[in-house]
Amino acid sequence: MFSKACEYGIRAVIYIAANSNEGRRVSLKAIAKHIDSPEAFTAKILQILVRHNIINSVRGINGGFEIEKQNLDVILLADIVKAIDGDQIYKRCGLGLHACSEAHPCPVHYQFVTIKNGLRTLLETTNLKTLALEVNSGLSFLKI
Amino acid sequence: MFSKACEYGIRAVIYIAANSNEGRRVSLKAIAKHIDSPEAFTAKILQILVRHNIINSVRGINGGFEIEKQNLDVILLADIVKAIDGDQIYKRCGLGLHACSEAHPCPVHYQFVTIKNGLRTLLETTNLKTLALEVNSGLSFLKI
DNA sequence: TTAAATTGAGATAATTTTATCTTAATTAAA
DNA sequence: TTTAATTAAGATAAAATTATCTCAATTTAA
Repeated sequence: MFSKACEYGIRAVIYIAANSNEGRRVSLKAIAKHIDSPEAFTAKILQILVRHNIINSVRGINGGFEIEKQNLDVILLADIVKAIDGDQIYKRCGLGLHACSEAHPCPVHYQFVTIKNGLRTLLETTNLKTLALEVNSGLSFLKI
Repeated sequence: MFSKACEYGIRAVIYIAANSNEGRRVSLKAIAKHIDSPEAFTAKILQILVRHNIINSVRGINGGFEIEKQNLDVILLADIVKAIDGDQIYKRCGLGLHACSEAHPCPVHYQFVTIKNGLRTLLETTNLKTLALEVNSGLSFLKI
């Protein structure tokens, strides 16, 4: 579904969001530990997310990553996926045709439109605040 | 969604099915041409499908690939996907957790269950006969 | 002002996936 | 029986993804 980079990215952002909601900035080391991801690779993914203005970074002692609290219910899962994997998950033909469309459909075009629309709706209607609260209340988990 | 190997595999099998339904055996060369795939790589994928008894192969002059006509409505898209990509598409956690479950869910577990069940149902209810007829009547396409 | 702790960025390495090449085995036709 | 056309299989190569390493830049605290 998503690349590993994107999976790590989503988990990292949710972890940052969960902590930002409590007013805490978190370090790369803490992120990698709590989402169980390779630290150096996670650093690269966080750099992408910073460049896309999805998270903020602060260098130096007591530095780390954070998200402005007022943005938590504005940032969507779709933003993270788009930053890391692009929009191929919505646009790419399920069977890999380059120009699949209603006018020139692959054999599963219409069925996949339904699946992909469901995924798109999910990603475009789920915000970080909701996910952060779930994690903070122990209802969902970011590792194991 | 699927690997490229799986995309080529599905398209190849539908092409073989469309021809088998008309009593024609087709060569690797013809398959690769009509589904627009790299020939040597397609050969490797077809070997996997032969080993899984999804398609039959015949060597030598006038050799090629075919599917017994009476099997066309028995073979499902799910069979092809499982042979090439395994069942990770159903089983793997959307965020990459190793042991994601209702008892220990990732933050998008329930939403992804819905998406993945939709995909599973689609793959498990679509047979080759249906797809072959659509292609043969010009309603859907296997390349471009 | 210096040192320590942090992120940023670019280079490099390892792994996986995609793709090709070469040779063997098989089949049918000439 | 020989030759040509085909698939099978294993080795190899290329490309993409995943992962690490090194050093620079920044920030804060001592």
